[in-house]
Amino acid sequence: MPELPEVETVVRGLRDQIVGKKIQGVVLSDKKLRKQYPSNLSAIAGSRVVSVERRSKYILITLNNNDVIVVHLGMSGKLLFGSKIPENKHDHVKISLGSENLVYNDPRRFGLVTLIPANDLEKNELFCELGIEPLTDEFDYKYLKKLVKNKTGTIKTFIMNAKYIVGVGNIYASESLFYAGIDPMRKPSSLTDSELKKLVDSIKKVLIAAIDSGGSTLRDYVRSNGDVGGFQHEFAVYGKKGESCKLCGTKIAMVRIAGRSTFYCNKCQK
DNA sequence: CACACAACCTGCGAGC
DNA sequence: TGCTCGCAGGTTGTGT
Repeated sequence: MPELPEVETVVRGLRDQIVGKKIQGVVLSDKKLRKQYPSNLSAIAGSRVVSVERRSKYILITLNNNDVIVVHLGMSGKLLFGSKIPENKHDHVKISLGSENLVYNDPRRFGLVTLIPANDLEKNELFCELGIEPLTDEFDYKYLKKLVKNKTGTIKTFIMNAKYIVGVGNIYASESLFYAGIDPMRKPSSLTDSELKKLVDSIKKVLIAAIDSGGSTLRDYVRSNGDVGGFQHEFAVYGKKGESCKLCGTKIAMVRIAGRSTFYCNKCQK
């Protein structure tokens, strides 16, 4: 489910709700997520939440003991907060904060919940090889120009690779390339300066617009208060195989690139 | 090294 | 009603 806009939406919603609150206890399910829970996860009881932030598609909940609860939603993860969250199949982590609970639910268990000391975050294996945040000023066409040099493969898999740019997943890759007018199969090294500029611009615009709509809900994704997102109604190409391109009317095409469905207009995207 | 692909899981909709 | 098949917002390990 969750690409940068969805994770950012969860983070913004949670931040208002849990900063300053004290953790009373932690309950874990017996099934393991992508990684085993660390043995000291339950030891955070008694600590207070200092901040809630996002890095790449990870949610970072920093505590006043300098531990960071790291949550990744995988494909189907939900992080819900409230006083009356009903018990559900696939609940894996329940953190009580007074009368309210923070619950991690994930049917497919591709996500993870772990604990990393704040000082070790950057050198941790999950974070040490991550690329640039796309919604920063440092992400510009010059940055991309250096990286795409000699890169074969396709521009779509390139922009989805977190080693280069974080947060862009399968939906927003298709959407960004549509607005940039670039064929997803193009070789990264073949893009001109002007195309790289359009690509940077489109990625930023699409991600910001999606955040403004509270993310995209296909199936599982919800905000921390349970609300669904709205950006799925704004898709230009994703999931629209056979429908008319909103710019030129040509039927939207679908191909599989690196095993992922990819949608584009073969007239608007060259 | 750089890339393609399978594997990790469960659930759901389509088609028979 | 009930089966099987294919597919789903991600990441990572393996093989070429």
